[in-house]
Amino acid sequence: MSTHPTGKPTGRPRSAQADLAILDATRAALVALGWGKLTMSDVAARAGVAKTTLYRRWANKHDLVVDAVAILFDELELPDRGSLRADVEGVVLQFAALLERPEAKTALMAVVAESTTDAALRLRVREAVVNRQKRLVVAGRARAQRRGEIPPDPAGSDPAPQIDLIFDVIAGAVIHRTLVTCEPIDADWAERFTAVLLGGLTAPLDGQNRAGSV
Amino acid sequence: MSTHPTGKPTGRPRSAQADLAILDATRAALVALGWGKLTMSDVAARAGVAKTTLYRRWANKHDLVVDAVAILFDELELPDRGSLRADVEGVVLQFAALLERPEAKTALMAVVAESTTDAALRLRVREAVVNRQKRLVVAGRARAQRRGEIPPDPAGSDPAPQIDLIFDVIAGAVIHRTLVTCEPIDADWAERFTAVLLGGLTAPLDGQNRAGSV
Amino acid sequence: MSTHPTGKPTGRPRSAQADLAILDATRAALVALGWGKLTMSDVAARAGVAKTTLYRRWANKHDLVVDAVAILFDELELPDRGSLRADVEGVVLQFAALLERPEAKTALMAVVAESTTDAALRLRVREAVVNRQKRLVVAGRARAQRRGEIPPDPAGSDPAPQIDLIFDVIAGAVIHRTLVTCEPIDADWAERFTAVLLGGLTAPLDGQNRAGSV
Amino acid sequence: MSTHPTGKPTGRPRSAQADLAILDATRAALVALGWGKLTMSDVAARAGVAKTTLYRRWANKHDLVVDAVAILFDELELPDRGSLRADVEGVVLQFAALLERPEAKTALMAVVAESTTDAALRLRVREAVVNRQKRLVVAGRARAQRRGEIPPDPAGSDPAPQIDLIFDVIAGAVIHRTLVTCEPIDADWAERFTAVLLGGLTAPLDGQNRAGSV
DNA sequence: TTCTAACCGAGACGGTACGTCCGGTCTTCAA
DNA sequence: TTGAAGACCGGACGTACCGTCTCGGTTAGAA
Repeated sequence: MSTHPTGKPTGRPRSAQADLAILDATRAALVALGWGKLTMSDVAARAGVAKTTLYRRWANKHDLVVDAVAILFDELELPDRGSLRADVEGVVLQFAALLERPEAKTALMAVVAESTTDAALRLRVREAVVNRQKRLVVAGRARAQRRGEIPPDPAGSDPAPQIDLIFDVIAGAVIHRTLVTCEPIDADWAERFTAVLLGGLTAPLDGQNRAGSV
Repeated sequence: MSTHPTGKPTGRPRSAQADLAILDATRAALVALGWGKLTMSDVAARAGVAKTTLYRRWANKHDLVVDAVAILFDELELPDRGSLRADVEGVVLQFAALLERPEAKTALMAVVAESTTDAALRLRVREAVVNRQKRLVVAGRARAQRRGEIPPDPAGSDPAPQIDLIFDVIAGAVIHRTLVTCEPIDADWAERFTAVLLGGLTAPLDGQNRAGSV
Repeated sequence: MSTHPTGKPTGRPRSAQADLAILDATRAALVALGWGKLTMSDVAARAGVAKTTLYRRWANKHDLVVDAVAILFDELELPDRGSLRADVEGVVLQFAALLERPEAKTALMAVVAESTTDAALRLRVREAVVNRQKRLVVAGRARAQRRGEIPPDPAGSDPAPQIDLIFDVIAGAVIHRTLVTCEPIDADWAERFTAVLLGGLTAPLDGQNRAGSV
Repeated sequence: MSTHPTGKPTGRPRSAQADLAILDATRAALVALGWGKLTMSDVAARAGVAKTTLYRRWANKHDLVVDAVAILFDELELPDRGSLRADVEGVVLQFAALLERPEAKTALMAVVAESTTDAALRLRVREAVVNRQKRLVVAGRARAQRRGEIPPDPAGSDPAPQIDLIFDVIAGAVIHRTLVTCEPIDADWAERFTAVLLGGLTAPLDGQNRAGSV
């Protein structure tokens, strides 16, 4: 988030328009140049703004980019498609579509890469981007439990670790497929992935298990 | 791989010693500085080599780092632990241990990030790092089929898509957990992940399923 | 001269202090290192300035050095010593003393050398260094004419060619002696040179002609 | 001069053809590129020779260029034109024509410039280029004395200083005019220069003095 | 004829300076 | 106080050249 001044505001107020213009310009620059070629001067020029204005709001390139792309990830949602299997397939395809967008893919990997050696950035990425999406797992899981598709949480147990695990499996698989293996995710892949996630490797991969309703 | 000249060799041949010194120096610099602070000059100095000698072999930082870390990933292996479950847990922990090494984690993410906007690098990463590790999935799967833990491939079907899928799930989950969520992977996590992978979400998470022998 | 921006000034103005520090540092570096070993980085370091700041003002080493040494040549002056002969001897010795200074000799020859293949630099050298010194010839000649030592300009004639000629003879002889032949210029040489200049080769080189008043 | 091995020659002798090809290539490169852009690799390529072959003969760029251009200056000669005045004008025009050749002008200034901070080179330039041309002054002076145009040397006096002086005046004026002032030398300038050299400044510049036979 | 030392072309090598670029800060003026 | 403009410091970039070196291979003259 941009660093707004604390204390009582005096003098000329900051332009909210500038904030939006900068974030838009950042996304545009990410699309056009990718992370490596993106420069603060370029973003400022695209936004019709001085570099000073950027640095008054964000401490550095990484923070700016995190904010610029975080909003993209908040677009993800989990409409009720009637079954856990359909819900998972839906969110996988949604997430994959998001990662096809160049500003999302390049920015996500760039900030993750940088965060491996920058603890503050790591925290920021988790707060602004990663952990917020666990809501999808939480919602889908609750819905499936209501439907009776998966067993309810045992009394007294903490569901958080399991939620984290499922999140890592889904998000990890999608990210790895799209950004590391670099193959597209289509309906077929989503279907096969969901089959494994729900039924496991040891289950026979028959038509019933793969495409049928649970 | 470093760009060696083609055609018949004439003139002084390149020093193989320099190649090794450079790759070693690159890994050392990654450990000491991380990706962001690593500079070609520094690598050259550590290797006792001129900058020219680096650029004669690798066009830029990314290409160099891919080669320098690729060998780390080849260290992964799949000892026979008696069951598919144990084999998966073993490779997960091995992979996680590798990703704890600073030169591996920072380099992997950096090249993946850059590869989102650099097709040539993308290809290079896949060849030198990613695809080579599918051998682990192939081996583990064949072993499990011999043991009867998973059904054999149906006649006439192509196992490649399924291998790719499993690879994306395992590698993706481990990478996401360690580098995106940024939580450590311990024996417990490996156990729980393996349970999901083998049995699926819909299976009851009882003691038998979780820790028992298959 | 340093390349100052035209148009209406906006943004932070250039530091005049930096200009001076750079020119001083350049002269110091010339003394310490000579032309060949002088580097832009070194000059920047001596001036306590970033390299960018140098290149913002001067496009290259040669332009910078021209400005740095031009001021040295403006130190030359022509005090009235009572006779044309004494005036010439005086300016010769002054010029010779200047060319003994390492920053002057090495810089002068270097920029002249470069100017043989660089028209822009050639123009710059002439404006900033060479042509400015013709004032000495103009002044000395006028003074001698007032004294009646040399005939006045014929009516309607242009004195410029003759001034140029005398300038080339005096400056050329001093430069050639000090920098090409590489012999020192002492009072005796100045006396003998002046005798030739004023009386010509065909005049008998007797004591009267050599040292006496005209 | 190229550094030929001393001691008894054994093994394959050096190619004399290579020597000539290198010197020719050096002059060609000087014409095409000037001193600043001339590189040893380029010279080697032009000569169809390896860099090693250059460095086996000359220790560095400057030494090579001195040898390459020294021969040009030996082309100067002093045909008897019947009078001291005509002889001087002739040699001035000859020298000026030589300095119009780009390889001569750029090389001369470059080696002189470098010699201001390199004693060994300074010596070499004097031997190979500068002092050799004093023969012209010696010859012209003797001829003029035989003709009775200038007084003979007083018995017991050393003519060397006067020869040096005249040489500095003539060569200096021509070099300064062509390379520093950067104006062409034509017949008119040569005539006016000779008038000053022979008659001095104090002589009235009448037609008789200027253009008449002595 | 065979040996052999010195030659040759090619090109990699260590080293160093170049001129450019960018990140992030500061300084000016105007709103 | 904000904002636009742009100069500032610091430092890495990738290139170019110098002069050295190490290859494989050639070429006289000596044995």
